[in-house]
Amino acid sequence: MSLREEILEASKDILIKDGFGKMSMRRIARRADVTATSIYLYFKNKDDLLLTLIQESIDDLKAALEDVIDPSKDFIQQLEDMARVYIRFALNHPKEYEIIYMVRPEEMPKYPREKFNEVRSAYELLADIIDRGRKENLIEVDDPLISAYTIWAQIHGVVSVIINKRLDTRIPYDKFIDQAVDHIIKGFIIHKTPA
Amino acid sequence: MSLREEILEASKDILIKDGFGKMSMRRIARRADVTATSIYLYFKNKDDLLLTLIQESIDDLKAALEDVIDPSKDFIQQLEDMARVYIRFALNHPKEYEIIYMVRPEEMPKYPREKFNEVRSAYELLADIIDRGRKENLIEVDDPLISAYTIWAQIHGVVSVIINKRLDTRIPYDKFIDQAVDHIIKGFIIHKTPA
DNA sequence: ACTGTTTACTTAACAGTGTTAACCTATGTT
DNA sequence: AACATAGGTTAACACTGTTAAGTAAACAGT
Repeated sequence: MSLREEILEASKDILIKDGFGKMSMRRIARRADVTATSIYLYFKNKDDLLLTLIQESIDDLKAALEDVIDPSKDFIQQLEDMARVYIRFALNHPKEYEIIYMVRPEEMPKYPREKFNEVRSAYELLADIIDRGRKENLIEVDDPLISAYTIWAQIHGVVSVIINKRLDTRIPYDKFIDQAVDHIIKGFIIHKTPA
Repeated sequence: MSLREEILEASKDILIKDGFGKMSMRRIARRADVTATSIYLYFKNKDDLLLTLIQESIDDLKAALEDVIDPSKDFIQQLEDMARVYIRFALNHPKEYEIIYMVRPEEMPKYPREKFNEVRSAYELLADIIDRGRKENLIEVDDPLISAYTIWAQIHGVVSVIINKRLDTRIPYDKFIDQAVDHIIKGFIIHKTPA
């Protein structure tokens, strides 16, 4: 394993085990058994390292979503599958998911917007499915991209509430998730009422 | 104005103008024209100061929501009003809104969970309205609290996507918001189909 | 075999961070 | 006059991200 990979490994390990706040260059270096300055040989700065980590997480999430795509399936079932895989990924890899949305673009002006736009490719998976539903005349939709973002925003909200532990402790996760997924999908397909 | 208030004022000013990352104790102190250590006379530590700031933002948000409550209004209209006021508050005070959800409970173990639970009182406003809809037999709902959280999570998702600049630049905010609010409310009331 | 260059890394340092202990000084109390 | 308290300060500790300069090994050319 190259040093670059070892640094990434160490960073991820610290992120998951010790949390974002403890993820300092020196601590990463210590775990990778080098000095902190060596990290700068492979990454421009901490933001760069972070962005690489983010990109890896995005790739993982995207792979999980691609895995669940099955054109033979019912359109609505397909939507629900994607929603549930997304939520499951986020809850199973909370730190990886968090890091994707933790870093704020305006606080990293050194980096090109394109990097962030790569996240978008994940939504395009969803937009494609929605477009399929439109072509099959199952739903009425203005713009599949807007719809994809709308759905995704809603799901992200559900996930983020759970991960950030903002949910009332009296509410069980699964019941909350079930109801949310149900609402999100119904709110979306209601636009085309069956004749 | 007491020094405590001046510190809070300076903190908020820095948060809004310079961003969260620049909000250091020494910078706050400089702006409030004292030394950094003086802050510790009024706040236990930085987290405590932050929590106070959060609480103030929550109070503002709650006040905005309470303002829009009008029992004489149509139930669905009432829901939509609340959603839109919530979104407008968040977009008009992005830094204040952000800070509410930025601080992670697990990273502030020094503080009692109760403090975070105070945020909940805002949802209870929503839960009350939902309960009203149930009593008037306009909707069918298992648990008003779960429903309140479900709706709120979805709205939070919409807001957070915009604030964190994660929305595709081709999508106009207002169109996105309109569609999202529409979906969220429809997905919620669909459970009770009119006879 | 002796140079020169590149690669991979380290040491030392700078300016900044949150936080604490110790100190000072003016005010009010007995 | 002696003491206590309130409201600050200075100095320091252990940390942070980051850079400039130095080092030591590997490689290339003559």
